[in-house]
Amino acid sequence: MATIGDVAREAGVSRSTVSYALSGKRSISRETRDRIDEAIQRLGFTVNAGARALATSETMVLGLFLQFHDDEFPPAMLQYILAVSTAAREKGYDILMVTDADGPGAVKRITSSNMVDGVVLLDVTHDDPRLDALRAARQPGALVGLPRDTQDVDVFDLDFGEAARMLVDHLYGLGHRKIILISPPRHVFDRGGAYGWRFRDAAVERAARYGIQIYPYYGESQQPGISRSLNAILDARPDATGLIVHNDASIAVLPALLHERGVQVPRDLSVVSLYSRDFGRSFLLPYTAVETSPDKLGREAVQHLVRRINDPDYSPTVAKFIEPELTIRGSTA
Amino acid sequence: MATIGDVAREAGVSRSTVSYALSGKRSISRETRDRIDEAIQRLGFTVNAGARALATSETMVLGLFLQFHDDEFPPAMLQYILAVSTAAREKGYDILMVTDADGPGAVKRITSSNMVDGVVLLDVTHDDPRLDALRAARQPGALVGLPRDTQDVDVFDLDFGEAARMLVDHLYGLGHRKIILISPPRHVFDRGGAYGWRFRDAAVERAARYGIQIYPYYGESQQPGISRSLNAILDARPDATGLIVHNDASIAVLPALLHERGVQVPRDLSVVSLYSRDFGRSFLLPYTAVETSPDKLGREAVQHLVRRINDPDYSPTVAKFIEPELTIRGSTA
DNA sequence: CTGAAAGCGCTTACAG
DNA sequence: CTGAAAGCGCTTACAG
Repeated sequence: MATIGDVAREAGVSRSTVSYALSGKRSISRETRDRIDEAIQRLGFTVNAGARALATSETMVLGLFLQFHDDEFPPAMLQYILAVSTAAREKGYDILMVTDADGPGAVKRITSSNMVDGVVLLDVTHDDPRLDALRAARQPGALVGLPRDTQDVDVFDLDFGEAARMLVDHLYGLGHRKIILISPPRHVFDRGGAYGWRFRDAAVERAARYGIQIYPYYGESQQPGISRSLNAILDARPDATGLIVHNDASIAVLPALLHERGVQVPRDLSVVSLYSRDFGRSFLLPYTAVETSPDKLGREAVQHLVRRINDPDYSPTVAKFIEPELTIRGSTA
Repeated sequence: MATIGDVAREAGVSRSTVSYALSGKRSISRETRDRIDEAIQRLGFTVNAGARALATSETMVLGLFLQFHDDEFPPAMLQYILAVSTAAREKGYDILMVTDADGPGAVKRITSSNMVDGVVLLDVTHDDPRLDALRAARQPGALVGLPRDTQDVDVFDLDFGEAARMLVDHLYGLGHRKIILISPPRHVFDRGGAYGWRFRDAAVERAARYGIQIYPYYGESQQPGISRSLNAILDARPDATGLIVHNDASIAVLPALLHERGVQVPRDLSVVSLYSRDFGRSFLLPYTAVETSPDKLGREAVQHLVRRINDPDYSPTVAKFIEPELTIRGSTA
């Protein structure tokens, strides 16, 4: 392992000069720089990240904390992981991915040992126990998902309320007066997944305002429950002409299920949903839907986090809700 | 930030004594230890991981390198990530997850800057360009997936050849003489995903030995191609009585597709496959299948890697093939 | 434009 | 059983 001292000796300069040549933080004569560059090449030198981190108090690593729930739909989770990782690299950060079952403990362990410069919390719930650990940390954090108490944290999430209103408006505008809503599974609500009720409550309220019927149900997360419950719901509401699906696992099976029931979209039923473009593509979902934009969300969270790492008080904390965008795919009439 | 020096002062001892109290590497008197513990509590001290890493040359971090291909089935990928992460934590390591598009560059960047003690490469292909970078690194690595050249690397993978033979034997033993085989998509083969042909070639060879017919096809990775190609294949081989599916995306849609075709399993068709128990559960797959055991694979890779980190020559490099286990689920007759 | 020195927060021989 | 000191590989005021 060549060190900066080896390079200095090889180039016949001091270690500080090599360091400054590396960082560009002061001007170096042409010849000196050339000699240093050559020495670096010859020795195959790379800065030791740990030593640099110790000297600068910057690790250039972000902690990405996530938890796997059985009712989580893996493709969606992976999209967020990739989005955060990609955005981080663009800003020069690497990702320490932490999947410990003990969420708060992991946050404390990683932050207090100074392994990261900042923290991204995925899948934040209403009363997320990781938040106290995050608030106690000296590193800033960005949350994906909305907690009850947003004090002292930066929050990023889709505007689920607005998304619900958009979809209800869309169906209402087309003349639908009886609409089924499939929400995430009940245990998502139980565990505090606020996106569930934020969407549902907004949809119900909007429908009430229009004086139209909306029938909210919980979906399931695993087969055969998914199909069984969807069939039961459709059987129970034959009069509904519109269907809003806010449930990844359900929407993924819906095309096959409707086909099997002989239901034609949009002739027999108008269907709208909520998913990312990638998700829709890989499951070939033909429905008019609000984009969930995991890449945009991940990128915004990381960019904001990086700004706050570099300047802790560059702004008051934010709760940023990504504006939903409706993509029309002709599944409504 | 309390440092070890603060703790030492607070406890009235030297820094080395605090360090030894932390590591337990020499005996400390009862009272001294108590005073140190109290001081640590009072100050909320945690060892700075970077400083420790610099002093010990051990980061206690493993690099996990993965690449997202469009034809990858996300649930399977996530299972490997989780398995590696969990196994690493059990051994006291954290995970630096690297998803750079430039695989070899990322391996070089992370290893040469000494950010990790070891490397896990996921989804290794036949001529994986990351291998040269790994061999040039001073850290040991463990591969998941089989490359052409296994020199100087530890390889972990399912024994796909044996899995194929097991499944052919199983069908042959039940009297099947015409068998369809659905392999991974063609671009998996193109990109060097050896598991594709290792399985297929072994199956074909075994069938030839028995003098029975096997019809190998590529599957697709995205809808509607998946269903369309499956239907075309089944239409083309009405005489086949057995079906082997070595393709995650295809097996996930198979139950619905067969149902739609009015095919009863195993009455009309015997079906066997290859997937993990978790995978089968979340998609409710009722097929007799070989377990792919991502958790076992991830755990073995990590355990071996950790051993090699601690003793680079504790054994020659290994290519370890997890023995396939057949789980009978009654989808054959 | 460049160097000598201190310091980041630890660990670990060396000494007693 | 404990301490003083050197060293891990960098960065960055301070000085010239």
